[in-house]
Amino acid sequence: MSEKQFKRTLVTSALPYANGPVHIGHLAGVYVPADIYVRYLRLQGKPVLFVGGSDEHGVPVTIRARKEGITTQQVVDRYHNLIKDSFEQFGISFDVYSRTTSAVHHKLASDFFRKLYDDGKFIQQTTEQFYDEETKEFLTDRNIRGECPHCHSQGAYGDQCEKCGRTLSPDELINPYNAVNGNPLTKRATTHWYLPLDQYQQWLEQWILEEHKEWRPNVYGQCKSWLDGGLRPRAVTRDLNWGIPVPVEGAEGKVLYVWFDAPIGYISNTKELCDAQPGKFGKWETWWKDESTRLIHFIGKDNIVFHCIVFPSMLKAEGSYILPDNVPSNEFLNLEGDKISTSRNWAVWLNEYLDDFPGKQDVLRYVLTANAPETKDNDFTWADFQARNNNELVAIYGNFVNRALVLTHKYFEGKVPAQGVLTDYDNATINEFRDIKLRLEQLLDQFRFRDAQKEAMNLARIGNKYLADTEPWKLAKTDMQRTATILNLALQIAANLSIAFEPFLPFSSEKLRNMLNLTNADWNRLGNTDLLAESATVNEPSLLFEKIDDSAIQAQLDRLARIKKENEAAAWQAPQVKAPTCIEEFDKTDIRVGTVLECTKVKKSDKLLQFKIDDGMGGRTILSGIAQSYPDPQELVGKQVLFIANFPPRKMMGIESQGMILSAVNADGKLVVTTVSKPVRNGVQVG
RNA sequence: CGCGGAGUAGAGCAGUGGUAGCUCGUCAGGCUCAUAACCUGAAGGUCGUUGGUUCGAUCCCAGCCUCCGCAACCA
Repeated sequence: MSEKQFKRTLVTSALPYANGPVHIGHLAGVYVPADIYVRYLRLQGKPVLFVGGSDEHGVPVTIRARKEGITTQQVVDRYHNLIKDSFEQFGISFDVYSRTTSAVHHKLASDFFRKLYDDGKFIQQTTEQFYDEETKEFLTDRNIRGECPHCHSQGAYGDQCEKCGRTLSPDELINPYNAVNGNPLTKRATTHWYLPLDQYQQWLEQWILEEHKEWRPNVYGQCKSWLDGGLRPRAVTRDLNWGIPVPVEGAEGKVLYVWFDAPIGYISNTKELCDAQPGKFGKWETWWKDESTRLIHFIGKDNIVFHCIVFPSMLKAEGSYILPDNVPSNEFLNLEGDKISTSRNWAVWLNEYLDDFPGKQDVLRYVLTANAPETKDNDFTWADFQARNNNELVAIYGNFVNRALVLTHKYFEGKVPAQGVLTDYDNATINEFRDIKLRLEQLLDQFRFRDAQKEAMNLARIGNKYLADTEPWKLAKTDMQRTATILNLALQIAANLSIAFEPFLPFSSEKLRNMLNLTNADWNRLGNTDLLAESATVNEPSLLFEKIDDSAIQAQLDRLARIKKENEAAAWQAPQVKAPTCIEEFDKTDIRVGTVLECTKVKKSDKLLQFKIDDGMGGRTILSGIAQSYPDPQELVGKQVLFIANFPPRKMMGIESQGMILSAVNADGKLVVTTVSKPVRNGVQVG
């Protein structure tokens, strides 16, 4: 925590790239923690603004558009809308969610660049870069391929050879070509502007290494490593036709580098909101230029350098902006043991989740927070998702609420009974959660969302234990006054739960408040036992969470298994050609054609099929280990197949095989029997 | 050997220079108001590996191995 006194908080979450939907990795890394934090601050009544938006510039969207034969604008429109809708449904409570193709952003980013340009904050440099004469474009390192100068393998990338692992520069490649279309490349001079980060080195060292030692170890460590290595000027423009034009004479065909314009999007989106509703949100400058505003960036670990070094340097260069007070960055979330990948479709997509699990936003929010990668990469598994829902949300939280309400209806006609006289045990139980507000605040202020949520869940455990120990269903037979006290306290705990979980599980908290007839969550009363007035009515309980059964989980696992298989097939490459041979060698093998007369599974064998072949020479029996590729052997009957006729007989499972049927091994490992393209006479030779 | 983060019970994760913790799972018992839910107890770990500092290391230091990021459509 900073010592400074702040009057308001501006929270940003990394701008998702408008090149695909949002997945659980994005959510766990950035949007769920940011949303929890923002909801928490709002509950405390603190002024806060939560800013998000789509990042719509850069090369990948243009490549995607070309691949799909639509315009780049159509690509970003599609994904911006999809992402925006998903966030809304999922309850990510942005005050504004805009986009970097907005007019406001183009002007603001352009002005920002121009100010730095006019103030002489950039270095201008002309270099020779590879150019494709046909498509009239300069290429990024990664889109240039050629022969590796070290190991001479083909297809090395402009920045690295994957065969020998060496780092390269495009200039070293032999016969470089365009990775997208294979065109040969020439060199052309091009001019770009650079932000001289080295000039900010000393200032950054003081600002981060001395004044922000409280940043998370992964953030601090990464910054330190960059600073220790010495910063170098970084290009802020690119040769590209998609993006924000460089607002300088003679810079036609150049745009701002996506990493320069994207973080400015935080500012533009704030401006867009404030300009539209000045009465509600005030001036945008208050959020960005007033020292009493606390700026927090929520990001993933791959974004640390840009948010801690590059963007602050830009802001510092401009001169009138505040700097981030903290940059809580998470590590990565894996999916079922493999890293999440958009290109390999290895992800749980938010829009698909919302379709597959309607009304279960809070379940995913809970699981992603309970297993948030706050200190290291963590793993998301569907089994864990199901277990946390069934064993924690349903069994602990939902069940406790249900017990308290059912008992209240059973014994007190749905009215909150009188609290009466508290026993020592009651007071001991109350003491266990009296300071829950303080504990939650301490954890949330330190961005320890996983522990904070655990603290909230602990309250439900306290409630269950309280009911188990006091046994009101027994006392109801003898002592209604005591029963009243117990149920009053149980209901107060339920009311506390609705407040404690509000930042984490907003949908369920609202549902619970509706059951309890509470109008709003008052954070300041968290920990008290007078949230529900005596005689107030509570509604008939409905289930707060429902069990998720195995079939729903299995459907997700099946989907992932299918994707994995598709990926493996797509990654398949033809095996290396064997050592040279010659016609004489080949000629020794006698390959013939024969018709399958019978084809049956060999008993007690997993793999063997027994063939009866008409070989034009009186027939023969051949065994072939392809049963797992042909679950229905009958489909082969009547087909003409190729077989080797001069192998020595060989006994398998007690049956003699007189030859070998030729099969192709498919990419998925399945065997496919070879056949002829026109009918031929049985027994003819192949060669 | 580029740099940073990480490697802890069956699984997922906390944590600290002094007898190793949480949740789930497993096993046993209790309860029966409750969504076969709840409560109590137990078993289960040479804290990646090798060496060093220390009276004492899971923690500090050094080397090594593995995974991830910086770095390619990815938070």
